[in-house]
Amino acid sequence: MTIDLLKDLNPAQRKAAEAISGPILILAGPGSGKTRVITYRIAYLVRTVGVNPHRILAVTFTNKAAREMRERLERLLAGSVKDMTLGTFHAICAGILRRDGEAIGIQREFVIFDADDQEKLLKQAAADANVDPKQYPVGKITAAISSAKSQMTTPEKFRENARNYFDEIVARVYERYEKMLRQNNAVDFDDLLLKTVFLFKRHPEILKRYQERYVHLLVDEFQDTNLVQYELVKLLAGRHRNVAVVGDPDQSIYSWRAADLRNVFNFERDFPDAQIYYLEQNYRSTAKILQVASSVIADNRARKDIKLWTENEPGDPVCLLEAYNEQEEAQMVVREAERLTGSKKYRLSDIAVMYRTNAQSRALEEAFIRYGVPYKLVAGTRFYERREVKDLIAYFRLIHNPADSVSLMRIINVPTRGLGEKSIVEMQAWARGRGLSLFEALEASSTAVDKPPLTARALASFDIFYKLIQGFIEDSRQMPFLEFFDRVLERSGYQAYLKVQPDGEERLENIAELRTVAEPFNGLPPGEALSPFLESVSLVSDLDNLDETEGGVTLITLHQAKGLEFPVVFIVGLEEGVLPHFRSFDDPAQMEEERRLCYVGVTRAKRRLYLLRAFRRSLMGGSTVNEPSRFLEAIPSNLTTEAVSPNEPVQPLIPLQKKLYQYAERPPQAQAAQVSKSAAPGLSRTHVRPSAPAYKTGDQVRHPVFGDGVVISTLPVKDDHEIVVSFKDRGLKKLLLSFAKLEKT
DNA sequence: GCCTCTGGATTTTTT
DNA sequence: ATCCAGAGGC
Repeated sequence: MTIDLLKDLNPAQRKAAEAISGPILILAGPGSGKTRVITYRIAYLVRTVGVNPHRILAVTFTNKAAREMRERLERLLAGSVKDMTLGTFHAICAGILRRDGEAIGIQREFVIFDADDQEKLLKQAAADANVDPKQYPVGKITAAISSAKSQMTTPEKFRENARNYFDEIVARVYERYEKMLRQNNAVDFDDLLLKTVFLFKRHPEILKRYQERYVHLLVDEFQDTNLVQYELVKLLAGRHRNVAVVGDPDQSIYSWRAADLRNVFNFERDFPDAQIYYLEQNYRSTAKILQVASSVIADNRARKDIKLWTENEPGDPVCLLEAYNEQEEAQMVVREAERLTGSKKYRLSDIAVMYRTNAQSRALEEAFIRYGVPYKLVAGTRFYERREVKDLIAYFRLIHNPADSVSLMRIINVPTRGLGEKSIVEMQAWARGRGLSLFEALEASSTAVDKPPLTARALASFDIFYKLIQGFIEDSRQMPFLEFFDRVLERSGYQAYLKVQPDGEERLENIAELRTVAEPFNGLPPGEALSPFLESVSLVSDLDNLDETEGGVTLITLHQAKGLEFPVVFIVGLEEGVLPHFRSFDDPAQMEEERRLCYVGVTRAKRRLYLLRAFRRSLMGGSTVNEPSRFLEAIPSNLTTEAVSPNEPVQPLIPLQKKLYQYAERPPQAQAAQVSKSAAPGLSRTHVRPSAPAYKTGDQVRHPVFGDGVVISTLPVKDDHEIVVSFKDRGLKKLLLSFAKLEKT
């Protein structure tokens, strides 16, 4: 069986999987079986070569990818992968720091600050450094610091290199911020990587242990690594040098998060003996879709010469559609989705709609709701960013790490305990004067002789809060985790507090959801569950929970769509200013990234691809007329059609006489909520529906945008009406009565 | 402490 | 158009 393990791979894939010694760069085009190669390579290492899984390190970019890979490997290797290190850079580094961070002064109980905590701390740091947030927005400073961290620039180095006054300001805040992180016993996301590199450089003996252990390294999505991550790879691979990196420069779309596709080009320089393998056969898309993709990306300069080819059938032409505005664009998508699923060839879950900006999802959602077609929105407010979830987690974090003043500040007056801004500031000042953390100050202030200058009432409140948390700390060591969870929720008063909130019910549901996340930790001995629980909630994202099997059309940003595939893909908003986004206009490098983004979208499609644009689009209040996207120009016209379907008449604006409303029995909101767990119930938008149409064929009408026209036909659509009007200047337009502001003339 | 008003911004967000 | 943060009033 060992020989045949790789029999499912094509020759190129097989070579890449079998080249197990020395540095390897695998350039893998979209749909070329990259994941397959990685998993088989690991399986081959373990089963055929006999490598102990303990000696393998595999890095993915998302937890989801890590989980999926683990599942595949478990199937392939029957469960011997437990000892393998498999996870994101961040998760792996968190583990290393937990184990060995004390060598550089990071205590074992450290917490991970997310973007939200980071912002709060930075605001405080800026205030402490006397920086006026009006003059120097905290956001800009945050970006500067994060970018500095991604390039391994320490506060000291940053100060040395400061070239203008803004840099000076940033340096000041950066120094202060770092100090505060240490005081809070916290690290931010960037630190997880940075501190690990620092640990390795400072303590070669620790690095050596990891170097010795990991005989084989694998890095997926290498094009999206940043300098720090690459540095980690180089350090860890320093001993055995068996490092395989897999990536595709054409799919690098995260440069704004400091991903540096130069890593791909530098790999050959840093590992001159690297072998390079190309995976160029595409198994995913039809030949036409693939050619469209190639034509879109061909104009970029920063490329590796990956030549995609396929044995798949040519397939249908790619549909290019122009709508009048984003509402019509959305309507076209919904109708076509209905048409495709009506023919039973596709299910709704086979279909995805992709867009550049989240704001574009709105018009789409409205159309899906209006037509009663189930959809699921990836995004919305992310679960772990919801206030109630963050609040409760703040309790747990404080219990776990009382030095975490950011968490303390978050909850000290939630629910209200009569501790306002003023009392807290006093207490902070008092703490600082004595070199105490806030929590220590709470403890000390009740017995101190020189108490902070506060009312007895405030002091009592602080004391009650202190005793509350102190009690929780003891509880956490004594009871099963879920019992502890419930106790915190109840005795903190948070549960009662939520109950009386306007949207309390929903918030409590989110808490219940968090509780299910806590369940798996219940089996651990008392006192040992809190830490792993917190770790698990710090490093997850919402995409991790995207359920691809559930019914409904997927609405997703192009960024989030990376790594996914769908039989049918609609990309909307192919207009100058939207895709490419106008913020990229003045930077050629960014423009190339927009092109890659478009390429990523196109290559998600297996069988059918639709590229839509709107003539006019409302943006930030106003309405603009956009040119078609430059990315459409490169597409050879023999690959495309402007008909909705090549086999049907070319009349995209005339209603397709189809049974469109098979889902429409229940109220639309209920359906949307049902299929889109992560879509907030903000979807309970109300729809004002007109009664019978006051229009019939032949009526003269006026439209605020289109001008004068005559009604051609009306068509009852659920509880709305679709009206086709022939306008003097604009020709035929199909309008929804509830949308169009028509008046009779 | 909670409510309301105003001004500013508004790409993408794997961790 | 809309969402959010911060300010100011009750």
